[in-house]
Amino acid sequence: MADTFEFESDRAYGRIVELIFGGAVDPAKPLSERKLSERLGIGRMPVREALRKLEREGVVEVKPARGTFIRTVSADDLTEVYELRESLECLATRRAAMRGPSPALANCGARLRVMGRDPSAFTSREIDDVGTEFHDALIESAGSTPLEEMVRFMRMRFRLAFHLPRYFAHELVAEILLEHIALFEAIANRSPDTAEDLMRAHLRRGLQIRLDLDRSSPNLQKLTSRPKENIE
Amino acid sequence: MADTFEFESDRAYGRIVELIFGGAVDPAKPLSERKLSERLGIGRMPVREALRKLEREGVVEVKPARGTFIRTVSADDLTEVYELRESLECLATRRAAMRGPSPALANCGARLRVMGRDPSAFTSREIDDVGTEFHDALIESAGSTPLEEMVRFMRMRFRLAFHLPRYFAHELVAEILLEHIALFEAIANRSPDTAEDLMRAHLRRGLQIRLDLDRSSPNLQKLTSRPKENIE
DNA sequence: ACTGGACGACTGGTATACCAGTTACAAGCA
DNA sequence: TGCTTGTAACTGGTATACCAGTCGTCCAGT
Repeated sequence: MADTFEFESDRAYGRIVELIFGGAVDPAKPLSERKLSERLGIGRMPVREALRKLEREGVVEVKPARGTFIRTVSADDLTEVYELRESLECLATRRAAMRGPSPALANCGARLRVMGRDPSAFTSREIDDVGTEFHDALIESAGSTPLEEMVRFMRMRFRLAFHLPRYFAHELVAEILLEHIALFEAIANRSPDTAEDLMRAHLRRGLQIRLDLDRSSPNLQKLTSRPKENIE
Repeated sequence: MADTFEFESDRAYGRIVELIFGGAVDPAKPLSERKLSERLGIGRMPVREALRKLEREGVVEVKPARGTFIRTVSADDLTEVYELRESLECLATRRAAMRGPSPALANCGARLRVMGRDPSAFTSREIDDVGTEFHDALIESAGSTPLEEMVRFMRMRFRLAFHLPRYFAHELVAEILLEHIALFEAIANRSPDTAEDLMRAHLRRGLQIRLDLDRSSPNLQKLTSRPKENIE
């Protein structure tokens, strides 16, 4: 029962993430522990904890006596982060292909195949969700606790760089779906080299998409804006 | 002048790291914010901040109402951790070889060359110190902040896995020195492929050394213990 | 001797108050 | 007008006190 217990700081974290990525705050202006506290109706200490967590995740930068600033990412950073991602996730892919898919990955792969037969029958959201699940299951399939932990950290730490608006054009989503299916087949066939190459191409393509996106709308925060809460 | 300002929480962090990796605390027993605070003569809040930082670095695990536990790495994880290390440090090596050595790395390389001409003229410790510095400078030479941060996290989180007794037989240290020199030359020559291959071999050899060591003395933590401070 | 439950001494989580830096701005001087 | 300067309203950092969980221990009842 203690598992379901939730602390104020967790709630604060979720709310602040919504504010930042939901575009309800101006990224140029510093956040303030006290103002957030008042706005969210949560004590200052939990808010502070949440901000420290976001700081470690690279989302925010705390400057003592000056304020807490929302960080942005440069195109150079994006490229370097994706290089990092390539290094780790290709390793995971190779390992997964040598061991074969885990039950979760197999399940995911089956659903991808179904979707691949007629992508137009599914919404972008449905396809995208399975895609996310696929990436997670793949990491788990690698069967290396340290690697899994490392990837989790990377995703958290460079969250801003990985952040994408949830739904693209259906056409693009369908293409990505096909890439996932090809990847899955390579893993199921125990072809480490093929799988690794596919993953590398997949991720590089992802970087391009992300870079284009960054070029077209520098302030990425606005893209998913659902400012459902403004003042409380 | 504000740059040199140091907070209590920074001091607490340093001291706690010393305690944990210096072997002055029993890894099996939980740490306590209050006891650490009293022991270090630092307030509880800075100690708490430091522990949260260590938690995000994967060194420690906080269990509410139960305690703060030091995380360990199992011997089984060793191979996987080194695989991880290979993935990241080879990437760094490749990048460094493409960009050429940074001033710090060049300086380090020059000293390595001098030592390489007559290793017997130097102590194991001297050679080993420059070797450590070499690895650090190499990461910095890669010129990728995300990568550098990731490597730092990895070394911290799996510090126990990387942990080696400081001084081996001089003969072995001299061999490692030669590997470092070869690596440096490849980087200075801007030969990414050669450098990457050398690094891979270097790290795999390191894993073998570490595995042999683990076989001969399972409780590796004790090896560097210098419990210079116990109570304050 | 054994079991069950209450009590007390812990744990981390949070609230409040205060501290020391930083910054913006307005009043006063050149 | 333009620059200096001091003050007031911020900022995050820290101390202290108290809260609610957890868990060992010890005693009562079997």
